[in-house]
Amino acid sequence: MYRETTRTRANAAARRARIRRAARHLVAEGGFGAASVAEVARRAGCSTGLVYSYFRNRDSLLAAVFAEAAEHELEAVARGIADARTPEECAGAVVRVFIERAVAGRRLAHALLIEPVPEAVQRERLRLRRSYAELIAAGLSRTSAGAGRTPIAGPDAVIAARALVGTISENLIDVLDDALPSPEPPAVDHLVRAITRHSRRALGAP
Amino acid sequence: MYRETTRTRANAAARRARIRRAARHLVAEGGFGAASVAEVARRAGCSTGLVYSYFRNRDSLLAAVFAEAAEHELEAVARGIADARTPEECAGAVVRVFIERAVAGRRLAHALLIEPVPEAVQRERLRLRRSYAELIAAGLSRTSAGAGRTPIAGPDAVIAARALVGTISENLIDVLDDALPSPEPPAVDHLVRAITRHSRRALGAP
DNA sequence: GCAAATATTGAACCACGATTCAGTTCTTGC
DNA sequence: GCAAGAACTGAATCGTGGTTCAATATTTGC
Repeated sequence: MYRETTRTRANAAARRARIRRAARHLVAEGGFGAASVAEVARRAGCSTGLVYSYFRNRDSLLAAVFAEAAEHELEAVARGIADARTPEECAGAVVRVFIERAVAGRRLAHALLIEPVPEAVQRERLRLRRSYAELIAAGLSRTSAGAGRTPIAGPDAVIAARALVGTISENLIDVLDDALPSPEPPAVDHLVRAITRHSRRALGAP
Repeated sequence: MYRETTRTRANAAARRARIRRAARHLVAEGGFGAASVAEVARRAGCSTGLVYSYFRNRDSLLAAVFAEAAEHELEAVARGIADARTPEECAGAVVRVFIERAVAGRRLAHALLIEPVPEAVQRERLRLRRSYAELIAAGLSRTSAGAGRTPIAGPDAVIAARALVGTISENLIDVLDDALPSPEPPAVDHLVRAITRHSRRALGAP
């Protein structure tokens, strides 16, 4: 059977996007483990075989999905720090954006940060973490360059940026644990404040 | 064939230990992925079937290996902070012990911290991270309780402890990346100093 | 010594999901 | 309309290791 009207029938680019989107939704709902080729195909409304016309194999599909989601996250953080004037504002924005997004999309955050994933996806994950470090390091450099602050620059800026990302991620572990109940907004708010305070001091806030 | 002298023949506990040790070595050399049941059996000098007389299945063997290794690491950190007098000494000790051990046993550290692992092992990994947080939080509480310091206690101590662990782990990612060359001692030393400095400030060092 | 109990073997088995591909349906150019 | 080609199907295949278990070796109790 192969029954689709001309309307529904997709051209190559749209079909590829549809498959990717199906996979993305499955990952957002149940992690990479839930995105089997069969399930992706069902969700995309096509056969398993067709998936292989658009992606070399499952790993490369999942890597593409990860990269796409990672891009989203990076953009959100980039927007958050765009108008920061000091390293503290910068750190505060990162903490807020990162944690709010993680809580709003727990499963996706879990998938991006801690779920065990195939090699190819893990490589994307490490790339994402490096990208975070570079993006935030640039923000710290920029905002510390101004009036009367000790400049944060070069390798030390990257270390500070990684420290920030690590601090947040590590403190998110319990928040993202599916075995534990989803945290209440007040608890999340307290976490944001505590981490922000901690990070400000680390950056040498006056 | 089944040929072992009484001398070589192990009693239950010893044989179990032997299998566990074989698995531990394989993990230390090539990560959990290298510890297939067949390989473990070969290394332990027994058949694959026998592994199942001593462990329910592969996952529980690997979980046991992880737990054992984690215990080692925790003890090392515990010894490191045992005689710290201030939160800064405490943090310094954690950074030094953690990073030195990670560099000395890169593959093991990679396996414990970032290699994608089976569910059962991942649970142990999260347990390890919680244990680190509690151990270090206790150290921070104890050393901050003394003369004239703002006390670090309760949930905030745990957040600070997690921040420390996250800061170190995140900055170890490149160090442990097998694709990258193993870092030179001076670079490691610089990393230790930079992270220590950063963490001291975060803890409100005078 | 010998029978019952226990330890061990390793090849066969199985589970599982990714991957393939021969066949079918649709589209396009003429 | 009708080839020729492109898109698509989905059941069959395959690969990989973990897991089982009937057979064999060894030990133990008497």
